[in-house]
Amino acid sequence: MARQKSGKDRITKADKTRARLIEVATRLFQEHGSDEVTVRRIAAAAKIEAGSIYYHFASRDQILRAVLERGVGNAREEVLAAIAEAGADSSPLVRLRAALGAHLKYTLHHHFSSRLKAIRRLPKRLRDHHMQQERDYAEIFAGLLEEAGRKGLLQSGFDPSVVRMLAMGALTWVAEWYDPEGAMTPDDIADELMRVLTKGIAKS
Amino acid sequence: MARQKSGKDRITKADKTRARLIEVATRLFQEHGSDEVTVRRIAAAAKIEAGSIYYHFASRDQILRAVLERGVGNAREEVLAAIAEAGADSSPLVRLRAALGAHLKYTLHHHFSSRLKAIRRLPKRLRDHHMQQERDYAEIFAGLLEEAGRKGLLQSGFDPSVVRMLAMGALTWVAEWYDPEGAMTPDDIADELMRVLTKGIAKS
DNA sequence: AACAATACCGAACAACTGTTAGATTTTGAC
DNA sequence: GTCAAAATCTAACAGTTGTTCGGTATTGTT
Repeated sequence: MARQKSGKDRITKADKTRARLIEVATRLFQEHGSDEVTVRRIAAAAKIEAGSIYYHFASRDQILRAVLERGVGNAREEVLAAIAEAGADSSPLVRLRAALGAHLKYTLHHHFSSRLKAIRRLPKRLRDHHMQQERDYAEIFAGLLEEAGRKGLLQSGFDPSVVRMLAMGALTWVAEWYDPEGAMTPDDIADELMRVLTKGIAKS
Repeated sequence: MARQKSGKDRITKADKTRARLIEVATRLFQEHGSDEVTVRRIAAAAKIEAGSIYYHFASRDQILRAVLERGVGNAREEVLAAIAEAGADSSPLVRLRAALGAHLKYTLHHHFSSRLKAIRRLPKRLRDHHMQQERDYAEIFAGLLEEAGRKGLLQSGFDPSVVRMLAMGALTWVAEWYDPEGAMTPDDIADELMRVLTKGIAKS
């Protein structure tokens, strides 16, 4: 049984409350804009008083930081899991499809895009750390593209990093128009993107 | 000499200040996040007192509305101009390239994406109108794709509306990673997108 | 020059924000 | 049960927000 926290051994009550705070803050962050999430709203949703939050976090920014950190971390895990599931011996393009699909699912399910966008508006000191985390995340996709290139699966004459950013941008923006009750599933969309990405849409 | 305003005939002083307010509000909207744009900041930038704003606008939301309206309108104009410049007899794909390029340039130059994003957070009554405007805007690109399909320039078996949204999403997201001092120009990026979009990146 | 409509000022408002600090309760070890 | 530590409450703070309103300056018309 793995223990939490580094210093102490037990799972204190504070640990639980802290976790609950991050949880509800994440939910509020998803449902409303990042700006409408006030400490008082977070406190109310966590059934606690506003002032008590400062026993767990030094400032509001620290809460945002924790939320973002957990977000990028979880997305990364799910994407890596999807890649692993596709098998290390599968084609890099198959794994890329799996990775993009996992990324899209996470984005849609957790309204993650709004969180990514919020990064730009963070105080500079918090921003740098998350930009780095984001770069690491993007590196997963870049790696797959690169591998595909090395194995001679790709055409030449295009900029892989630009293609990667265009593709991830396309998926990130899906959250803005996706209709959960529509006909398309996240996997359908990922398939469509992968199809365009590999074969294009023009004839001959 | 064309007159402004519907009711009266003259260009009053109020018309000028109103225009100036929208102008500076737009600029502030670009430079900072949409949230940090307070009525007092807008007023200060327009060299006016905060209270005086309410002689021209009923509320802060109305200012946002005016800014957004002008934004979508201008983007639409520039995209249509780019299409016209390509020539009505040119290939739909050439015109699509021109349209995407114009869209990207406008997005980057006016930080238009943050404005698009802001739409989602508007009060419902204001939002509907702009969502409609946005749909009309997207229709331009959908039309070009459709025309290309009719002329037999495209493969079959893909969903044009999904492809359009993916492509526009990719461009919209460019604002999040674009480096003005980098090597790539907006036209380079538009070319790259168009290349992927038509030919894909996979071999054979 | 006089007058009324127009445009703006300036101070106040209530509501909200993040944050602090002392009092109070809850918890867990003995 | 006792008692200190941990966790939460309560009330207030200083600042900012959007907005209102009575007064004042500016404007254009006669």
